[in-house]
Formats: sequence, C-alpha cells, structure tokens
Amino acid sequence: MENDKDYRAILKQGGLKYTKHRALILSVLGESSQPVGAGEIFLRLQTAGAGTNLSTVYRTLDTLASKGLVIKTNIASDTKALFELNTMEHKHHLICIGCKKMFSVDGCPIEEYEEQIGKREGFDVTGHKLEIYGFCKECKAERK
Amino acid sequence: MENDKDYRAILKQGGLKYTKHRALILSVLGESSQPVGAGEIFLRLQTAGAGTNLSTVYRTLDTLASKGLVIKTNIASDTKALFELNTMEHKHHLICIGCKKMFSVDGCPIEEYEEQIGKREGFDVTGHKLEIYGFCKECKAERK
DNA sequence: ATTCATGCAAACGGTTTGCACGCAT
DNA sequence: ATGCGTGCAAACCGTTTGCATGAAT
Repeated sequence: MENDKDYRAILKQGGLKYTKHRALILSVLGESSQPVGAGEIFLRLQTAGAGTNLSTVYRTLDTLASKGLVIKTNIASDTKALFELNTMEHKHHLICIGCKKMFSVDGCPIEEYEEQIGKREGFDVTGHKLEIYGFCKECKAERK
Repeated sequence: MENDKDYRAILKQGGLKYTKHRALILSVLGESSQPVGAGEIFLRLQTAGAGTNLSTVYRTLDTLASKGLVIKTNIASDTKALFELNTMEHKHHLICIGCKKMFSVDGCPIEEYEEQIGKREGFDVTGHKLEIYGFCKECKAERK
C-alpha cells in the first residue's frame, strides 16, 4: 500500500500494465520473508478487503513470473507451488524439516563449481538452486 | 526381472515384505537414469503386462521412500513428484530447461559450506539439494 | 492366522481454462 | 476503442483415502 509507487515502477519495468491486483500481490510478496503459496496470497488479499479471485491470483503470479519479477519455487516433497519476489540478489534457503519454515541465506558457495560442471557436461548453465535441509533452533530443541 | 534377487535384498534391508509390485517398481527405477513420475511408472508397469493400479504405485512409492529406499524429488516450478532409487551416492542434477531432462552428476562441492552455514544459523543440517539449470547440448544447438 | 498389500472408486487439493464483463491505456 | 485483466464456474490433474479382497510370512 504505502509503497505503491515502487510496485508501479516494478510493473513498468516488466512491461506490464498497472493494476490494483498486481500491485497488491507484489506487496504481499514484498512483505513476506519467505516464499508464499497462491492460496495464502489469496487469503491475505481477502482479509485485506480486496475483492479478488483465486484464479486471478494464479494468473497474475504466472505473468509476473514470466516477466521475471517473481520466482516460482517449491520445496522438495511438497506439491504446491510457492512464489517470492525476485530481488536479484542471489540467495539460498535453509528449510526446516520440522516446521517447514524457510530461511534465506545470502552468498553462494558454488559459482565456480557451476562453471566447471557446465564445461564438463556440455551444458549451457543459466542458474541453480540450492536448498539446505535440517532442523531450526526451535524444532531442534523440541525434538530431543 | 533379471535382478529379482537384488530387489528382494533391498526390500529386506528396508524391513519390507517382498511383493511383486514393489520389486517391479524398484526395477523400473533402477533402469531409469533419471527420476521418474508416478504416472510414468504406472504406464511402464501396464505395458510390461503387470496388472496394477495407480494408487498402489503411489502407496508403494510412499512406503519405499519412508524406508529411505527411494527418494522423492521435484524440479522447480513443476508440481508433480518424481522418484529415484536411493543409491546412497551423493548426487546432484543438471536440469535442462529446454527438454526437461535431468542428468546426474557425482560429487558435491558444498559439504564444508553446509557445515559452516549450519553453525552460523543454528541449524541442525541433515542434507541438501542442489540443482543446476541450463540447456543441454542438444537444446543449446536448437536454440540459436 | 494374522498382518499388511492391493484394486477399485470416489474424494480431494491445487491449478488451469472458457467465457462474458470491466478496466487501463 | 481496443486489448488486456478479471470474476465466476467448471474442468483438470496429480495425489490421497475408505473399504473390501487377496497375498506374504
């Protein structure tokens, strides 16, 4: 809401028309520290009083993703898709097996490796995804 | 089929009864160089003349995975689950954006990193997943 | 004999689509 | 004015579940 200007700019940058829903969805993603599912986005829009529709949310996320403004992920062994703002900062995630929360970590240990492996296998590498699994502080404590 | 003994042993090792379907599903996974979806496994069993049922395939894969005999994965931005034999060798995958094929690569560049990051974030790390995206030789050629 | 795996059919959750209407440029 | 975004309802696909039957130890 407050940063409406920002979302206008982001949309323009992606060559997309400004619409209320797109801005709202971007703001939901922007306010979240973790990737969010379509359903949850829909819920937050509802409770925020924005009359909207699940399929609109899906369609919007699709177009945002196709312009590279958001990133579509999913954590292993879960079938539903998650979305996050594409901040352009290269990040990886720590994923708690217990509570399913995701924590972002900056930095990347495998840039050179990526290059090597591409050469070795004849691959034109465009990116990668690294997820680290384990138990977060809280779940670690509960577990013993 | 030919290595039926092996699958018997694998099942025993997981503390599971031997059944025809389990052995067949293990053999399908064993013959595949890439992770396979439940639907495709079902199809292969059908064409192999084994009367079976999709839900049996799902249930079997679940129990195999729960015993650590197979691994359940999924590639980013696709929602359907894939399964592969757990060979115990630590592997990662090269995934072609063009044809969606996955190629296994041995070795792991981030074992030490994993440890560091766990300490830094108070995480009890149990594993990780690394996927490298790009275009394989063939798709690279087609693309230009 | 008992426990556990299987087939079938039906339910389910997340996601996609066709169509008519409404909004942004 | 035109094209694109939206709402609604229905379809869709992968996956899960309840129940009765069949097989493995």
